[in-house]
Amino acid sequence: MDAEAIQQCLEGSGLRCTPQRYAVMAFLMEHNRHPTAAEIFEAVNRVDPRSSRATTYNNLRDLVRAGLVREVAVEGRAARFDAKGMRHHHFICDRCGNVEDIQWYDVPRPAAASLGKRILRESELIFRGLCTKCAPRRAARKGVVRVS
Amino acid sequence: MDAEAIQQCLEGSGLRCTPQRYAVMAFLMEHNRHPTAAEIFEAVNRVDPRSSRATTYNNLRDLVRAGLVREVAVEGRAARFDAKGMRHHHFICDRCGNVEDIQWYDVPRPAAASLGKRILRESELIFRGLCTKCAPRRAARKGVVRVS
DNA sequence: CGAAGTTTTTAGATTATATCTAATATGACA
DNA sequence: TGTCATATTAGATATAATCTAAAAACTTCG
Repeated sequence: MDAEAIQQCLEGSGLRCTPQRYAVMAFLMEHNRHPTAAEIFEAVNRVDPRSSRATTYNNLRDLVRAGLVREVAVEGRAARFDAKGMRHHHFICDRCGNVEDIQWYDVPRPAAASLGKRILRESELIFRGLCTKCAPRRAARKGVVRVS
Repeated sequence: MDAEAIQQCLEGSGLRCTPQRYAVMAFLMEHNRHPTAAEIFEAVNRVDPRSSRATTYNNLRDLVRAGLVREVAVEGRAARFDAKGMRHHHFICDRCGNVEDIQWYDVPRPAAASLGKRILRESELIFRGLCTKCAPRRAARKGVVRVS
């Protein structure tokens, strides 16, 4: 990934391109594995420049606010983060909590009547089940059902 | 809501109908306002029988496992809970975090190729933006954009 | 019934995740 | 360079959820 591109991406959103912020953004753009804040913090700190935990969280919050990064809340687990590149949906594994990308396809908006006076910013389609790694160990077990 | 119906609903899913568990389920069925665990705990404890925090969480976990209740993770906030009645989608307010129901409509499944060997259990459509209460205070402000 | 096993509840401790604080450092720019 | 806004930091704090170990409530079955 091109360093200039990342810099422009940050500055184009009104964010100063500090070393710590750059490191977070670069990590997210280079890995599409939806890391947690703790994983990002750790990864960034394996190389210079170092970053504190607060800074990592601050920068993630700023990047999410700027619309460059998406936060995915997962029940009972730490949130995952995801550089917004190509549009995609998400698959969340019931067992390991990992978040994976599913190729984008268009989803119809709800009827105006059911939105009422709400202001719609975005819609998000989430699939749940067992990921490729977890499916083999669980597929035969009671309680896991294939669903249309 | 009929007490017998709730009892049957629990027992039909292999859960004993204890007073504390009943209270949690009854509260969720009577209010469709997607409370947090803390709100459920508080509500249940305003009347007898009392329930401890651990029991509230245990029962919520059991109800979710049994498929009677849905847990909705919200970024940066406590999870919300929702008795599964009629199928519906969710709208989550960016500002206040409240979760509201959106009338159900069918969403196409992803192509088999993009699911690969994953086992799909369910899919969930989430809308984000500003709820009816929050929209008026924010609609004119910078950063909030209507989107198709 | 009553013994024995199982499930549930409980208070409080603990863990996990995220945010806050206030002091310091950095960068922007007149 | 001086001034001001923004960013970073270590560590404290807050919040959400889970764990622990013991007691209580049920179930089963002799």
